[in-house]
Amino acid sequence: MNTSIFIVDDHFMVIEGIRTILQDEAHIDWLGHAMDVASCLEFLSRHQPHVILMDIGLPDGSGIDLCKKVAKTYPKIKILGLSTYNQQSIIQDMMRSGSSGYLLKNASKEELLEAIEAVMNGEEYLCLEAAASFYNPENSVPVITKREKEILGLICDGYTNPEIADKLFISLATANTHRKSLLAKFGAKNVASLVKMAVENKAFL
Amino acid sequence: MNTSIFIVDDHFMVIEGIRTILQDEAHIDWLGHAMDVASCLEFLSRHQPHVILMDIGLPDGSGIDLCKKVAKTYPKIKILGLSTYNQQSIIQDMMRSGSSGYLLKNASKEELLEAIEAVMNGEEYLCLEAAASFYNPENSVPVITKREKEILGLICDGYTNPEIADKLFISLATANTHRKSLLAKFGAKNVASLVKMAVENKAFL
DNA sequence: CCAAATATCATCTTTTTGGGCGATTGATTC
DNA sequence: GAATCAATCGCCCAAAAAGATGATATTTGG
Repeated sequence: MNTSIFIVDDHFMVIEGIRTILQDEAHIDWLGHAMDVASCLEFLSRHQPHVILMDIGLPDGSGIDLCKKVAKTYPKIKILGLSTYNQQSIIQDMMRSGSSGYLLKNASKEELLEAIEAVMNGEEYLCLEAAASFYNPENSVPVITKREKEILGLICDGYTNPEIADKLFISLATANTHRKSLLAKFGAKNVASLVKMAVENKAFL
Repeated sequence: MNTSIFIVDDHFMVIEGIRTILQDEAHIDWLGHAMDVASCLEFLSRHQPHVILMDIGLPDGSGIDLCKKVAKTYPKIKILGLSTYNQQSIIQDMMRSGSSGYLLKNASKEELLEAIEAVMNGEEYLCLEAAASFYNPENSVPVITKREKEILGLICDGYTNPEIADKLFISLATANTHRKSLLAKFGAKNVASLVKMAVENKAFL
């Protein structure tokens, strides 16, 4: 049986590229594309492809959320994350949100076809580079609690301890404790390096 | 006369996409592609296209440097920056480094053709979104001096004032002055927000 | 050449951070 | 029911950052 494919990506050039790559493949049917979350969901209400190639950064929402929604509503559809970002935290989020694989946009034709085949067989697939970065402790993001994530966001936005305490109705000591455990978990010596790591890994979203 | 095009981009899918888009155009000759700085320069030593579509993030160096080099060695070649990043500072750097235009990867076919035509006519071209972000004060990055850029990099890496003073053989007072003018120029109230802005805009590269 | 910008240094005060250490409560998990 | 973890609060203290102000070389651009 043929595999039907749908793609959600706001980059016209990438859509054209993938279409060109896939049109030579006899066993793959190209169902079309969407360039935002809304039209993707609209399409899915009418047709269900076997596989969706899904970009992370869409204009009207994140691919992570779309991924969750699709995985819940159409559990049979296999989702392949697609992004230029080779960041452990994002890959992790995608895989946890129900995607079955992750491809970088510099993936080769072989990787693309391999990924599609893998997820159709019920396997998980990470492209080479993503897998490498995934297991590279360099890119690893520590596990932080919900509260810590919240406070990390405030720190990144320039809030000081007293301001955080005020905003969250907690004592200065507590705000400080959270800040300290963030520093410890990230292995950062001060807020500067903490914020850099957080922003680079989008750890506070 | 036909316009010859060469593309430098490490994303296979984007190359395929652009090739597909351009192959219908009778007045455009596709000369080929390179996926890194080295093979781009190697190609240029043999053939000179009219226009180069140039990605910013290459595996073996930045598009900014490549742009400078090409603009200097082959001043006749028109360069069109090409990136997913819609960041004022990057666009600025590219334009200053000798590129004649800037396109985002979600540009439409029309924008791509328009851009090529524009630079061939000796005009400059910014795609809609890039132009919008360019004139949006939200994304504006202050002008900082070379020394300040250097110190900003150190701050982002977690260096404290005493450490910076030590490393750069300047007094603590001077390091502090630079830090303060960075805070002032960025309109940041503390290092946390400064680092966030700097990292998001890659202002210290 | 001269003015402006840059880079340098200084002193002073208050606020914030960061390191160390301990402790209670409530929820979850085993 | 014990153990673990999350979230909360406390104190001490030294280091660093941030705010204010002023000053002097050196470089750069018009």
